[in-house]
Amino acid sequence: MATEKTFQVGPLRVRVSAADAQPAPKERLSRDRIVDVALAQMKERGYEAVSMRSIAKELGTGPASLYAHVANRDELDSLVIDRIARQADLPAPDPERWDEQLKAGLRGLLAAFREHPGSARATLGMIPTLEGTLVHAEAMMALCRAGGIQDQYAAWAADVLALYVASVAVEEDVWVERGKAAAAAGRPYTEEDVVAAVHAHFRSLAADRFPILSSLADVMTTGDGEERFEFGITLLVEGLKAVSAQARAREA
Amino acid sequence: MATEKTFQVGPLRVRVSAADAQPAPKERLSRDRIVDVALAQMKERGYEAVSMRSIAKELGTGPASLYAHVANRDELDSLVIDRIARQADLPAPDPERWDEQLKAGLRGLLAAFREHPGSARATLGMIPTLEGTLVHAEAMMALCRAGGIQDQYAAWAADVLALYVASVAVEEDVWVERGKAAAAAGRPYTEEDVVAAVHAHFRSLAADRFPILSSLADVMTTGDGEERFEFGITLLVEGLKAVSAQARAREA
DNA sequence: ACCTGAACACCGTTCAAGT
DNA sequence: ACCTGAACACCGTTCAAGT
Repeated sequence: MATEKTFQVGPLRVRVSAADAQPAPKERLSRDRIVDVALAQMKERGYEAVSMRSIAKELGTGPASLYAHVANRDELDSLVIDRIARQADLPAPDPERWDEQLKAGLRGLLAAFREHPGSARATLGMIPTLEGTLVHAEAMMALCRAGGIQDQYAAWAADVLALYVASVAVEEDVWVERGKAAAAAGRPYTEEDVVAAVHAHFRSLAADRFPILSSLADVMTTGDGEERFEFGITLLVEGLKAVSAQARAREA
Repeated sequence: MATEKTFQVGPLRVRVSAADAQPAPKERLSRDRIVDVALAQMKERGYEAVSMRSIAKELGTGPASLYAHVANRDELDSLVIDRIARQADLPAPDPERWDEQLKAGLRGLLAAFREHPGSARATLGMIPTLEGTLVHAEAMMALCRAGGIQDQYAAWAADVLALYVASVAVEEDVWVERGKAAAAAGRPYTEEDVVAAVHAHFRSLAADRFPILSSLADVMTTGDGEERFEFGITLLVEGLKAVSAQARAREA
């Protein structure tokens, strides 16, 4: 099947089989190979650039072939997210510093999403049912429990925390995509450009209609993604402590 | 230009000009008319069903025509979101109950998103620059200030709060869309079906690998969207109070 | 300046046909 | 059972041509 040809490349003699040619080696397809390619493409080019077609092409076939191994794009996304969730490593709960550990887990999740830009889009609305996402949820719950958080609050908090991390990752990706589009169109679009433009816009607002925004342009545009993310997870974790303590006080 | 024809419909004589025919009356296009249609379609059929083509069709023209009034889909989305943001009515700050007012503002925003299912997708990554979104941001900031929150925290909190509301709305829409797809395929997909399935799945998990999730299946699946949303905004608002108080204590 | 039709370069998914 | 090519019903956007 694999027709072989021999080329003379400078001083080298190179033997090439048709299977080695451009599209891909012709191995058997499998769920895992499909997910491997999807994950690799997402890592390299972001969620937007990955499609049933782009995956199929890299596997040397057409998009229809994938449907023998994967129900649809939605299921494929779940499988990819599952792999990504496994990357956030999770600490053994220590009641002394459960809150810091919780935050570390969330940072790890954000880092895993960031490694595959845009992937977090697929987690919005996803109910954790696969291995990796379950492990993450279990770990978040374990940390909450180590902190003495009531079960019901821990369960809801695990959801809210994961949702917040995902939405931050999605927002970041929107900016990245906009940057790409701007770059392709030859427009300047560094982070500083955008921040400067927003700052100027806020300052230019009518002071009678927007007294706060116009006077606080500085504060509104202060802080990079990291600082804002830290603020967000701190709000949530401190809020969780407060709500939990309030409930405990009510019961006593 | 409008060629007229006269038809006999039963006992009635009907005069129809070409402009009145099926697609739409041929008024001049405008930004506002385009946004009107986009908003109406989103309200009726959700974000997924709205496209440059569907809007153009309702206006009796082709998609290319829209580009004379709107730069691209992104800009159109901004205009739509701006209109939606105006719907959340905002209270005059009362220092006695700023926190409740803040939550009410967030509930109003969620309600506005829900009236246009999926619209919240478009807000992820959007920087508020138009009227409606600015008014909302200004109001959120005013309430935080009434609560004695430091400017920097207020600014960051306004972002986090809006992001949380949007991400809840997006998640809900994912479920709605999945429900539609399931209904179209003839599968059952009520909320109870899904909750029951998830509950069963958690219960079935290996107790040694997932001791918490498997034993807390009840608690994990308790609470509807409303209850979970309330929990989320409470975490954020209580967290904001806590962080603000901590900073004040540090400075003293 | 505004509008248009046709085309470009994409999507996810289905389906009949092949092995 | 697995794979395939071709087609279906969509996208957003561009562009030359019309008024």
